[in-house]
Amino acid sequence: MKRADRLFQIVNFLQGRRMAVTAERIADEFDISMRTVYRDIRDLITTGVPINGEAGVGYMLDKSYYLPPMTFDVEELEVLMLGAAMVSSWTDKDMSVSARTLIKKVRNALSERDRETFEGIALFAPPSRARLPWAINFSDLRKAVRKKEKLILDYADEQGRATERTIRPLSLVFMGPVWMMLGWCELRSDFRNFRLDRMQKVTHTGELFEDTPETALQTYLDSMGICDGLKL
Amino acid sequence: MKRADRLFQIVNFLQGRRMAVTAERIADEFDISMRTVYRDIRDLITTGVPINGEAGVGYMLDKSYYLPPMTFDVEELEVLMLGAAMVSSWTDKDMSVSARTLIKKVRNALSERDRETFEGIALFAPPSRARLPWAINFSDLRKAVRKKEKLILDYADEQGRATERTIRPLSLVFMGPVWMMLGWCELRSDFRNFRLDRMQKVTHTGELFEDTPETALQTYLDSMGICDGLKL
DNA sequence: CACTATCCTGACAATTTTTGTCAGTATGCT
DNA sequence: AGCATACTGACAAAAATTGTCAGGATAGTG
Repeated sequence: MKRADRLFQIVNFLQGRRMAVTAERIADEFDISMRTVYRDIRDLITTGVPINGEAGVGYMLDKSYYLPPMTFDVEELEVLMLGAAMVSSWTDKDMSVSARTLIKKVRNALSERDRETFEGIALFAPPSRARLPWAINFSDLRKAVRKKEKLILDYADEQGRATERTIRPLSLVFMGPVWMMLGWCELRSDFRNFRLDRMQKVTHTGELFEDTPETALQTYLDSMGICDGLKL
Repeated sequence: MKRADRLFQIVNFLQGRRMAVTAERIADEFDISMRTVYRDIRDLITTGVPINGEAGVGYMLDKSYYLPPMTFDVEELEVLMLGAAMVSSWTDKDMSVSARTLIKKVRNALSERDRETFEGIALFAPPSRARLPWAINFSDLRKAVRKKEKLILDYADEQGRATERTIRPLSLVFMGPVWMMLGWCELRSDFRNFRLDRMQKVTHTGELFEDTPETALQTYLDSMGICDGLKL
């Protein structure tokens, strides 16, 4: 089991690096010869790990997440499939595509026999009347949450008055058919929820923020008495 | 890579069997000695596969699904997390628990560094006003879809009239804040959608059904012109 | 262009891991 | 008690992995 283990660790070693890594560097790290590194990389690639090698440069791993073998029970796998299907129907094009890829990947990994079990378990028809159109892009918001990038929001409030605010995006909240973004509003110096369907325009500032005790997501959750039940 | 492969196949071999399988049987199947089987099983168990061995009986695998190592990109993993969170908030207690377990399992499989990326991406507050209470159990329906078990439904239609029908549950559909069950209604000999919040009682008949060309999910989808966009 | 840094491959012996054999113990079932 | 089976340790046999060496190929650079 030594080799299988090392393969996993090599991926980990490659993960999250900006610069290419040479075979020599890897050989050094794991105390193996370069020849073995080449063999390991070859095997990783054939099992689907997106490593790119370039002569004269080194190895780069596409930004990806390598999960070790895992066992799920039927419920967990059903959550995965159901969840991906919900996301596919209720977010935007980009995520919908990813959701489908995810479902396909997982389905393909199952045995023939098991695949049927998860046929048609869930199906989703987001009724157009319930789903208000967005002027903005869901994925942009998601990325901003992930990167902790401040956004400038052109927003129409409940009375339809347009405002422009700088916010720190903290989380996305799904309320029935409506998506909201929870953010720290720099104008009001407080937490605010913004409906995605009321956002007119989102401008990326490129400016990143750090969580402070006052502006962190956890603070908001605590203040709302949300401890575990709803928080992810 | 031969061993790692065989380990995976052994799990597959064990999967979906009612009777215990002896080491001898496995040894035979894979052309290896029993000693090796014992070693393989030991290693599988230490990597978390839920195999139970009993002296005098053989091996049994808890009903579970073993996924091989897989790579996901950031979007796919986000779909997984987001989806599980949605399921956790929008279904019932049982699935909610499974969703949390799923999220924990996947998080634990990620490296320290990556774990942070998926912190607080999404958070869900199912507003109680939008979520109508159910008299029945979501998980029961899910299981019936999976098993293809006919159900007897006490249902209140739009005018509030109570009816009792035998249906073949085909799929669960999430429409905004409302869940529906799509089924083939034996009373009307046609497809019908039933809102979960209008179901008064669900009786399990124990009777299983086979899809026929007339009653299959695919037929319904085709008739609705749903081809790919919404189907899972 | 030549040069460097690197990826990549084949062959084969050295090394390490896996496997089989054997001998024995432990445990659940009838 | 007797049987069927899981399980373990020791050690030699077999197989896989690894290192070494001797190349070839290719991207980037002066």
